[in-house]
Amino acid sequence: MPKAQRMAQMLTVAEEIFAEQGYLATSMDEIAERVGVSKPMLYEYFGSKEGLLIGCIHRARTELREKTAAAIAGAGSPEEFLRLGLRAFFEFIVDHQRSWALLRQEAAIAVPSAQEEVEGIRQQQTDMIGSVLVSFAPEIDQLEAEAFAEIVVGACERLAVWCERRPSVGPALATDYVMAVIWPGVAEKLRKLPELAPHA
Amino acid sequence: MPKAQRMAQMLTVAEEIFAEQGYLATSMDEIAERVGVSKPMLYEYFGSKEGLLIGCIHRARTELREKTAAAIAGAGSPEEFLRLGLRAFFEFIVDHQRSWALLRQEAAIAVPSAQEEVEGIRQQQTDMIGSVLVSFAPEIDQLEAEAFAEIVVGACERLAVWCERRPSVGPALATDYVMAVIWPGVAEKLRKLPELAPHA
DNA sequence: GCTCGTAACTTACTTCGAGTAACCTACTGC
DNA sequence: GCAGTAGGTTACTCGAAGTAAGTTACGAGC
Repeated sequence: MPKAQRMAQMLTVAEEIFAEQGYLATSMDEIAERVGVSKPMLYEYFGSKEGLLIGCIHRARTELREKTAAAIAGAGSPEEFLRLGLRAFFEFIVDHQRSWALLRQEAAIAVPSAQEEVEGIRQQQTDMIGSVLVSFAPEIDQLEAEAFAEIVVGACERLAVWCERRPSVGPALATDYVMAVIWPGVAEKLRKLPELAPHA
Repeated sequence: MPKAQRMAQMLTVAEEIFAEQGYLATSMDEIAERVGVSKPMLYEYFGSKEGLLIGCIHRARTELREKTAAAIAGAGSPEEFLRLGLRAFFEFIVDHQRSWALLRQEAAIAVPSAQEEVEGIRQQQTDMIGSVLVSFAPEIDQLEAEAFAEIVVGACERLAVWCERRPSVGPALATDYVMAVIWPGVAEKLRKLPELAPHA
């Protein structure tokens, strides 16, 4: 089997087993067996157990970025941007419940450099939100915009975990909940800014 | 040394080393050595490496609960409850940067049962927030109150991590940021409820 | 003031899994 | 038909979790 295809298969299997059992409880032998290949092949392609985990996270990250970018492409107002972005995030979560659990709960942790990879995902999200705020309100305090973005990302992550225990809450409702809490505060901030700096 | 005292010492050392190096990179021999005792003593008192980690988390959890409870004791309005609770949380974080890193970043974890312990901390927080909402607005939709609580807890956790990279943002400012984003939305919800259910 | 019981502790293992060295095999271009 | 290489394997090392069995310190009872 060609390398690229084999790597993709390894990532799929690893993501599944990591999500099932947790990172620590999973052995490389087990992954290798389920892939139908021997352990050194995993090391050939991913270097280490940690490398394999990072590969999983990286792939998920790429996918999430693409979906989010596509979702917000047509948005016109800050509210619409936020709503579409959040919606894309929650839809990604339900499609990838297992690997999301892995990313958010298992990986954040065990492995320092996997953590950086997870941070990278958050960075994408906060950058997106921060850029929306800044593009619609260039006068906003930089620090405050960052804090807002972090707050929204944190809220979504946590709510996504909660949604797993509440199957009745789908992406649409989750988005509504988050928007209901945060939008009035964000809107108020955006409204006040032009008063403070009327030019722009 | 008596058991209770030795256990406390072990927890302190373990928390420190776990936070420094991460859970995976820390060996029980290393902890034992730094405690000045042999490895089987750790197993005698905590059963496993995971058990030791859970012990650390549990202790931090207890402390956080006590501080939060004390902080919100005198609150009169929902806004005050939230503000004091959040403030207590952020103050706990800066006082315990190390163990917080452990809880949130390291322990968020690779270890399933440690995760339950971390979930327990969140449960405390969401319960607190949920009970505030319910006590001030008994008509609120149960599911929505839970979602609100999760959103607030998620926002705070994320912002706490961000604060570590922004030493200029102390507990007071962090609390302000979170309140600025979430309070208008929560207030709006509480205001609307009596219209929907005018008795209570 | 001796000894019995137990709490606190240690040494010396076993086991298991991450990571590696060295070797094999089949196909592709020439 | 042979060389080089991509894709693969077997069989190890090594480090760390966890354990069995034994040792020391010390207070209670006689």
